[in-house]
Amino acid sequence: MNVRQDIHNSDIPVLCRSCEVRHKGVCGALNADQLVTLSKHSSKYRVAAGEELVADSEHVSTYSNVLAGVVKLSKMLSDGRQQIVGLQFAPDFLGRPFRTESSLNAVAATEVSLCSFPASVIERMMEEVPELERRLLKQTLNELDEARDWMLTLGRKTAAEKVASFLHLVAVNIDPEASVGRGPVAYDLPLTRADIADFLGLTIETVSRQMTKLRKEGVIEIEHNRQITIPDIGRLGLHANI
Amino acid sequence: MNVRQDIHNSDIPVLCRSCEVRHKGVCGALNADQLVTLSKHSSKYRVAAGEELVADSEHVSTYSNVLAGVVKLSKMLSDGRQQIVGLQFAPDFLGRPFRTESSLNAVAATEVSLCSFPASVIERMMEEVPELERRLLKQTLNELDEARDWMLTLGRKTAAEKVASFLHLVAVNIDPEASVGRGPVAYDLPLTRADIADFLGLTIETVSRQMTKLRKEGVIEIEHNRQITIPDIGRLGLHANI
DNA sequence: CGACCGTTTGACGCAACTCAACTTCGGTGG
DNA sequence: CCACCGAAGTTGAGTTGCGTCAAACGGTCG
Repeated sequence: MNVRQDIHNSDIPVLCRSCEVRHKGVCGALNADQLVTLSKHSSKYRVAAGEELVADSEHVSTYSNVLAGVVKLSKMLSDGRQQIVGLQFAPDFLGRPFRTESSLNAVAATEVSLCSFPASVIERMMEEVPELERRLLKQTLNELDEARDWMLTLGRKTAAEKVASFLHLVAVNIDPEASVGRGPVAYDLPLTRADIADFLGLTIETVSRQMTKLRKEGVIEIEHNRQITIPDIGRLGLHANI
Repeated sequence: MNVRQDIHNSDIPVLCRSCEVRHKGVCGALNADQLVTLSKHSSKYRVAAGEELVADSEHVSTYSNVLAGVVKLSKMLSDGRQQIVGLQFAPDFLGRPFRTESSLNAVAATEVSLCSFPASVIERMMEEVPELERRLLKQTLNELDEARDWMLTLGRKTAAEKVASFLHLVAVNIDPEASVGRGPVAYDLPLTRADIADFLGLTIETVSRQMTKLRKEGVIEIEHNRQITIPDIGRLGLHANI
């Protein structure tokens, strides 16, 4: 059931046929021939939660698409204080064109499924396929919008609003349909309390207290620490001040 | 002395000949013919400090290059809390392709000189000139890097470090040479204390106290509230925890 | 001159941090 | 099977960095 029906499905590389994000990520810009070229140099693989994908200031020569799971992007000060500066969900593109040195750290927050390709191949195809470059520009602009939204959260929201904003953000990314409706949303938290704290610029204890507060107010339900149910996402939005 | 010597200077539009940023901003991607096309629809003008350039959720149909001065990009919560999410210096491009509705507010922080053109012209040229799209991608990637750097500042630095980081950021943007050397840097602050507070996620009073502290420690000198001298930018960097 | 704006300075309060104890849960091995 | 362990999370008590409120200062403009 994973195989999509395409007009020229037979031309589509085997690796790509069962790919859930083929039409969504940057690959959506490519035709069958271009997909063949790219897939020749691509490989899918899974990494466990906690694995480091890109080390800070490491030389990067491969890019990836996130097929499933969540990747956290973080920065650190010399004394160890850490800040998560972005979360990548499927079908996000992972990599920084025009710079071989990474300025941040990419770690799998959950088990992650990736499709990787050499940077050189993508860079060559960007020359040939303007639509590919355009997709990258669009994704980068979206990430910039998200980063700026989060700056407002980091700089101006209270701890309670920050935690609600985070739960809201994950809900919207895991279930894009949910954000519009008002029905219940349920998911497994992709991050530990420590990660959430690093994403929100708070401490573990403050995150824990605010989660408890939201639970007692009936805004969320929590089971086994990680399973979250949001009965009314609109109400959560109010607490997040969105 | 403003007129640059080019091989085909006579082909360069009059409007562009004296332009200080022509080779740096997105215009650097264009040849003489393309510059002529663009300049036919362009106009330079100045706006006073405090003028609004783009209102939040306003329909945007023109883009601009910043030729001189500083533009602040900000976001606001419904109750009035505000966060500046970016500063644009020359020769930055001002606008958000692929979206006609602005998600933020652009206000001149100082007197600003702009070169504006209709969005439709840029969008058409992006189709024809891949190098233009590439420049936009590069600028967007740089802005994303800066936004993420600032997220670390907002989420994890102390008030003292935040203020030092801000003074350092302005120094580097106003005098790009200065950042490498260790010599003194002097500039006029482009932002009021209120703006600085909104950029750092602090209050006016805290910004003022931290500036006073840096002054008393000899890290900076302040004259007439706005004129800043940094005797040793490396030392400022230490206080900023960079 | 007085009104006003941007800024500084001081006194005080509180939201979030720190430190510490405790609980829960999954895994592991005797 | 239970005992033990470490990792993750919760809860409480006390502290503190920054916010709030208030007053005063200096420059500018009508």
